[in-house]
Amino acid sequence: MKKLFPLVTTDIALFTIQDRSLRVLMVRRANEPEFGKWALPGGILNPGDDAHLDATAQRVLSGKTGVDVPFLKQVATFSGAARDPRGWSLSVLYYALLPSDQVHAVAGRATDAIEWRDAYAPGSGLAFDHADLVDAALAMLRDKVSRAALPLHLMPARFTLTELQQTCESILGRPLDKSVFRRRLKDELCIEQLPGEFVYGAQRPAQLYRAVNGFRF
Amino acid sequence: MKKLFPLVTTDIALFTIQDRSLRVLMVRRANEPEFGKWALPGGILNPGDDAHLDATAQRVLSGKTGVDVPFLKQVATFSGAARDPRGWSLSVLYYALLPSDQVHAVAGRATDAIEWRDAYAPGSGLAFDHADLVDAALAMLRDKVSRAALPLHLMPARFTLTELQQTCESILGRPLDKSVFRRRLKDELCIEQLPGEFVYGAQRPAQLYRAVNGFRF
DNA sequence: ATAATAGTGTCTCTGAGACACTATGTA
DNA sequence: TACATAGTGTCTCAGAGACACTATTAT
Repeated sequence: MKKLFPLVTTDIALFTIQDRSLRVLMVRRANEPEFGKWALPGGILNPGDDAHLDATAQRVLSGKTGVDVPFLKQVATFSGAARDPRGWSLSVLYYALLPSDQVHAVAGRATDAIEWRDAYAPGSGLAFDHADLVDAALAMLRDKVSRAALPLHLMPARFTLTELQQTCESILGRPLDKSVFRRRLKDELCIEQLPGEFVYGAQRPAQLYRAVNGFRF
Repeated sequence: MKKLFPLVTTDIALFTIQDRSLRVLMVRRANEPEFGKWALPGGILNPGDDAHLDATAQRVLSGKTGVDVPFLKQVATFSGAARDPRGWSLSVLYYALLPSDQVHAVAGRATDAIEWRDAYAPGSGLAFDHADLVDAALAMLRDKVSRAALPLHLMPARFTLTELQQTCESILGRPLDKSVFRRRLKDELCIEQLPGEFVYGAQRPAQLYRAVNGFRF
């Protein structure tokens, strides 16, 4: 029987920083089709519950990971007759950023098998066209950061400038000059110093900063 | 009765240059809902015919205007229960560029009432959320051009550098410096001089150029 | 010659990059 | 003290902007 309506889903590329490298959350599928393959977390639109697709994405992500992200951005819409064996399908891709100090909250909550994969090498044999989706989300994230946007949603509540720089480097995949990076930050209004708060390690302590609340990515 | 499936449509913001200003094609709706209001050309996905949504957009635009555009780019997806009185709907917005020497081909072919409206002031009382859609498409176009992309798909087959500059100015909404603009073009590989071809007017003739075929926007 | 537009030359200023330098903690 | 990392100063270079200048046609 021919389908008259497409299957409408959302998929979410949830990024975080782990071990100083950019990771994306993948889940192992527990149902057909593509049973056992790894995919981005995603779910089917429920017109009765969801006011709009952003709400679908929030609901799906919350259900799969237990995390409510403060920030969810549409990347692109993938569609066609060939991408899902069940028939004509349409998926709206979002990306979200998880602060690095909340990574473990996700892992603990999940019921299915999940993995944080290197965003630049999420593995071969992913379900559906999800390799393309990861690429698209990553490209959008990289693009934003390369245009001087700061990925503050990936940072913990308090962070040093070196940590912020390392996060940007993980996203861009290339080293940045410390002096240049900090010079740019002078003009930014979205981070603020925490006076008197430092990280003490085996060297000179580093000044702590935080995101100004109300910043936008 | 509650809808279980959303209405899936595509809308297209077709831009062109007319009288040196950026225009967008609007059509007057001939059916309920929003009968008589002006809207972007759009149409419903047909899973049986359309291999993917890009094909839907091509088909819809071709049907409404008789023009096959060489270039159709996804902008964003708009969705929700409130935007269409028929119920939960989802629309994938595309934009396309029509060379200014083909504007009249569209006007001649259309069956419904159509108008080329100023893209920066498409009118009040547009159908659905189409005022937002125009804004989004325009923002994406402006963004591209402000990042040094050349809107060659808006140009006729042969054009002068002054015409190209005026097109960019129409999109950006601000004047550009001639010297700066041309200096940038020196490094661009996407346009080429047509040796010996000039436009003769009431002044010094202007060199003609064309887009290198295979350029990408 | 004059008007009008096409097209170029050049000065300045800003910001990115490179990289050396200073500062301040621990061991 | 040495060492490691935090943080700053400075030189250079490339590109943007502003704007004056030259070039070439019609009238």
